[in-house]
Order: sequence, then C-alpha cells, then structure tokens
Amino acid sequence: MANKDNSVNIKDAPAKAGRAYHHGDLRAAVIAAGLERLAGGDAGELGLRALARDVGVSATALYRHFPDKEALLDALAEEGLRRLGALQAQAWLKAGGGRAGFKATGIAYVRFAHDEPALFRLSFTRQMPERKGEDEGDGGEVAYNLLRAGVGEVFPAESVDAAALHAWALVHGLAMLVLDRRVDWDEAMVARVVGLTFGGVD
Amino acid sequence: MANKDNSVNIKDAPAKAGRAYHHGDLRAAVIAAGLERLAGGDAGELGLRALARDVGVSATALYRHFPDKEALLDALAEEGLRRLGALQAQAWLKAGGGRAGFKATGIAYVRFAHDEPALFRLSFTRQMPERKGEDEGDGGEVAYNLLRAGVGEVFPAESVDAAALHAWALVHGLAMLVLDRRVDWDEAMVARVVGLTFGGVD
DNA sequence: CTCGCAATGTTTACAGTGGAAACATGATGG
DNA sequence: CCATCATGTTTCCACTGTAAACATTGCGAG
Repeated sequence: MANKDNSVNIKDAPAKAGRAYHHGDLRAAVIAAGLERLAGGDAGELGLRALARDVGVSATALYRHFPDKEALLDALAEEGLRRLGALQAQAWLKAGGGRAGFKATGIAYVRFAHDEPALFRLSFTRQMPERKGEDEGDGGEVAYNLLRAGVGEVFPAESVDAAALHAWALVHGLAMLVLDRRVDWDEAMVARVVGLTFGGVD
Repeated sequence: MANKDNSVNIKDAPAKAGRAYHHGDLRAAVIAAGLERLAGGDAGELGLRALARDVGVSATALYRHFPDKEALLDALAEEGLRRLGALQAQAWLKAGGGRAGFKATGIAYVRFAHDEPALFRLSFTRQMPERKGEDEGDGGEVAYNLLRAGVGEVFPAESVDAAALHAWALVHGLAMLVLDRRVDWDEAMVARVVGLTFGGVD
C-alpha cells in the first residue's frame, strides 16, 4: 500500500491563476523552497514558518504533507543524495569511465559539498532511515553503485570492501573538512589528493 | 527571600560546601555538565535550561560566563578537540612512534568519534573561529602537529602537504561515516582501511 | 569593622519555534 | 445536488534563547 511516487518534479510550474485555497502541489513547492533556501545564504535557517511563508501558505499546512519537521528534512536530504548521485554519474560518463572516470566521481563528490554545503551536510547528517527493506532506491544508491564499480576497475577484486570504504571515506572526509572550513577549497589540491588513491591517471 | 525552601542541591560535590548563591566555579561546572550530557544518550539535546538545571542554577545565570549559547558550544567543542589530541598523543606513544604510531593515531581518531559521537560532531561542526592570532593552542593543534610529524615519517618530504591532507581526510571521513551510520563500526575494518594509507605495518 | 562596589545569580518577560486541535474551504464522485 | 474528503487556516500551548531589572554575596578601601 501507499507506494507513492515521491520523486519530486521541481521546476514544474503548477497551474497558477486564482488558486486561493488549494495550492497545486504543495509538498513539491515546499521542497523546492527548502532547496532554494539551502542553496542561498550560508546561514541556512530553515524553519517551518519561514518555509511556509516562502510558499505563501500557513505554517501548519505543511503538516498535511509531512508528519513532522524531521520528515521534511528527510525529503530534502534525499533530494540532495539524488543530485549528488546524478552529478557523479555525469562526471563518470564525461571522463569516459575507467580510472579517470573513477577519479572524476571522487572530485565531483567534493565539489558538490563545496557548491552546496548546507544541502550536503543535511543529506549526510540525517540519521539513516534504516527502514526501507524494499529495493526502492533512496537516491544514495546510485552513488554507492558507482563507487563499487569504480573500485572494481582500480583494485583487485579481493580487497574491494576495504578499498571501497577507503575511497568513500577519503572523499567524504575531504568534503567535510572543506565545508567545515578546516581546509580551504582548492580544486587542484583535491585532485592531487584524490589521485593518490583513485589512480594517478590525470 | 522567598526562595529558601530546601531546594535540592543536586550532584554538588564542591570542595566548599553550603554555597547558596555563589557557585564556586560555574563555567567549569557547566562545561562538565555539557560534556556529560553529550556523552550519555545519543539524543544529546543540550539546551540552556537543561544544562542550567543540571548544575542547579537558573538558566540566565549562564550568561554571566558565556555571551550566548554559541559561545558555550564553542567551549565544549574546544574541550572535545583537546581530548582528541590527548588520545592521539597517547596512542602514538603507546605504539612507539614511527609508522605503527602514525597508524595508531589514525585509529584513535576514528575510535574517538565512535565513542563520543556527539562531542566529536560538535567539535568539528562548529565553524572555525578564525580569530585567535596568538600562538595559544586551541586544542586541535596537538592533533595537527601529530599528523604532520606522522606523515613526515611515512611519506617523502616533498609531498607532505597532499599526504597529510590525504591522511586527515581519510580518518575524518571514516569517522563521519561511522557516526552517521553510513557504515558500521568495526575496528578491524577500520584498521585495514587506515593501513592502506598509513603504512602496512601492523 | 563598615561600607560600597563589582561579580555573580534570580525573576520576570518577550519573541520565536514546532506542533496539536478545531474549523473552513474547495474538489469530486454518487 | 450534495456528502465526503483532502487540503489549508486559526488558534492555542509548551518550550527555547535571551534581554532587563533586581537580589545576594565577596572583597577591598576608608
């Protein structure tokens, strides 16, 4: 039951005109507003009221679409993972796969964190749902599959587990350090560091 | 007047007993309470009121010692960094320095994150102060110096920058992935992964 | 010793938050 | 045409961080 399609079509301009009470597709609009608020301004304070005001609706209206604020943030986080996965896939293709493609996905990971710090942080800080026994992709799976595939190209099959974790931890740590201002963003440096593990091909 | 009833003197273990108004050393007590609250329970909700109640003082009293909540959190974060540095130094010594010591500091880093998730997260999430032009160590410097020293032992001097960042990012990413439940805590696995970079000596 | 001042702690109050009810409005299918 | 249901609104409450005014204490100067 309730296997609702929760993928959000964002730039979908809803029927405008004189919608007084019923907003075409709140939920989607709220998520869009949330993403926009996360993207703009580093001081990304997103509260229910502010979000609701952005959409032009009363605060408690959001509760018709999300059980509570956490659920709303979960939805935003999921969208973030989806975008990250998309960027990585794109980078992989553009680099033509192989070692170079693998390295490119790593760099894309860190660049995403740098470009969308609030969204990246939100996406990973959220506690893993742990539910979802189904094969329903949660958005992050794209990234994970790319990771495994890439690792398989660079490392011997027997050490794939450790190598995959190694690669993931490397880019994730780099990303966190960058957006917590522990290190300055410097794409060349990132490329060098990532290259140390992901294969020296440039 | 008025408030003279037997208000419970909570876990007050003061050197000098019987203080009514003036708490010997609030600030320190508040920080201790905060650390304890962070250590216990993963749902580490620390609000001013709760913290003040722990210490047995009114909420606004904290404002005599911290300009605002952020400052309080900063103090806690700094203490976290200090502890992390201490643990790493200890690990380094116990392993006898060298490659093995370097690897030990890396493992200690991740273990700290696993043992004190809330404190670790707080310590690094806090935006870097950037101030503090003085040589006054901020606690994290111990860790950083150990890192540089360790890297110097394992890698050629010319690539120290990239190698140090690499090592740091690796353990930091591992730590974040562990405490965000992206990967399960498994010390053996951590040791293997860290060993891939920090030198294969075991 | 006494007095006054500075440090510290308390009360009270206020704006803002997430969220629960109860009510209002619009769409829709019999 | 109308009952029903999904959606949005009002109102309310507990709670939070924090400012302002007041209370209490310790300490140094006369």
